[in-house]
Amino acid sequence: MADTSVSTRAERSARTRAAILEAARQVFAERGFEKATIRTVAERAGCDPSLVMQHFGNKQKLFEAASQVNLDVAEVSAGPADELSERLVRGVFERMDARPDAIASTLRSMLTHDASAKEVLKLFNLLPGIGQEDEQPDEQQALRGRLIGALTLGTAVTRYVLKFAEVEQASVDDLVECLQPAIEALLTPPNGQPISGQPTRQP
Amino acid sequence: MADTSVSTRAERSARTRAAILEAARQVFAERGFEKATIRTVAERAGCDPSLVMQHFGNKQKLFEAASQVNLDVAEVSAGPADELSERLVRGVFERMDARPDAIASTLRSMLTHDASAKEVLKLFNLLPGIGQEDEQPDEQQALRGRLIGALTLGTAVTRYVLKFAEVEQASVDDLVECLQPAIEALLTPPNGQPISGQPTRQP
DNA sequence: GTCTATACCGTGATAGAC
DNA sequence: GTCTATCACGGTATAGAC
Repeated sequence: MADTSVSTRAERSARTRAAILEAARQVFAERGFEKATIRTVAERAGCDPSLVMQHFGNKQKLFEAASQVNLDVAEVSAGPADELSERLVRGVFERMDARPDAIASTLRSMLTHDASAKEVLKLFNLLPGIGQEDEQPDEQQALRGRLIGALTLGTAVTRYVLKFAEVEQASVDDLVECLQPAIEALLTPPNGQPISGQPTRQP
Repeated sequence: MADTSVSTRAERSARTRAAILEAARQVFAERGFEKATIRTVAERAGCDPSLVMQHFGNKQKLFEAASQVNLDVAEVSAGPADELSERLVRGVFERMDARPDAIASTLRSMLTHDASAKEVLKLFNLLPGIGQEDEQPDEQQALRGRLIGALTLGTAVTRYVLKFAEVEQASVDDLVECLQPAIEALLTPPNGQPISGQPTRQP
């Protein structure tokens, strides 16, 4: 039983799988879905290209496994409404910071790869749900929600993909400080009170 | 001289060239640089692929010709400082609206194609120049400038590339109305007066 | 001179042999 | 688990047709 002296087959397989996944995250993050190649992933993982296929089936499935990121915006949105904009920014960027390669993979590919675009859209559809509880959702309110998403998306793209120094090196606190008033402004229609917040609810 | 009865060679050539250019704008806008193929462009232009090469040399040069868009931010920035944020939004989106395919080409490709990324960066470097005249450009101010760019970029991406209905169908006036206060908020440091504006200049 | 047909060469995903 | 073959695709060069 010499083959169990260091590690079992299952252990070796699991380690290979993890190496592939990590390599995939890097390559997809750097090059996006289309320009990333199975060969490059395999090379960086130190294994054969065919092994990658064996573990993950095809390129698309590998991508899905590698770019998995748990934003769970429901969790982010929970809490007192008057701190919503701060929690939103903090929650989103803390979660993205935890897996920069995974989010970069999705973001980098979103404009040229349908599956990634849909993934981003899912995030979008969570974000602007805020503040649409009681008031009738008129057109401008929907637009405002989308623009909050646009600001978030633009910031994420410049931070994780384009890597503009100022945005990349900023702390989450910095981002919160700068973005929070802007999001408040987007939440507030010209006429008066913010569309979210709890002005209609008395203690 | 029967060959001049309908059109000269030069005229035919020019029309073919224009057809190629228009087809290229569409294809690049729809698919981005890498997924767009010379063959598809030629097909849509109703000519042979080699003809495309003859007119434009190579794919990259064709792309440059097709995605040319004149933002000329210097022009946009000129004027009284207290209306800057409005003029910024209006100027940028009016110019982009004039050539949606061209701007979409650049935007769609910016995350996977170096030349497009540089093009976008050029636009970025113009935008946040605002308000950096007299005050020492501290870090946070630089970040704020970039975030204005991020908001603009995110909005443009959702309008021209991802085509989210609310953002795509909004008029420039709608965008101005919603974005202007957000940009003001980004221009304003927490301590006090906005970093642009003309508080230091007396009449 | 303007356009077309075809060939070349590299690349990448995937399947099947070892 | 690995190596090799297959197949399709796309950018580009060349040769010739009108």
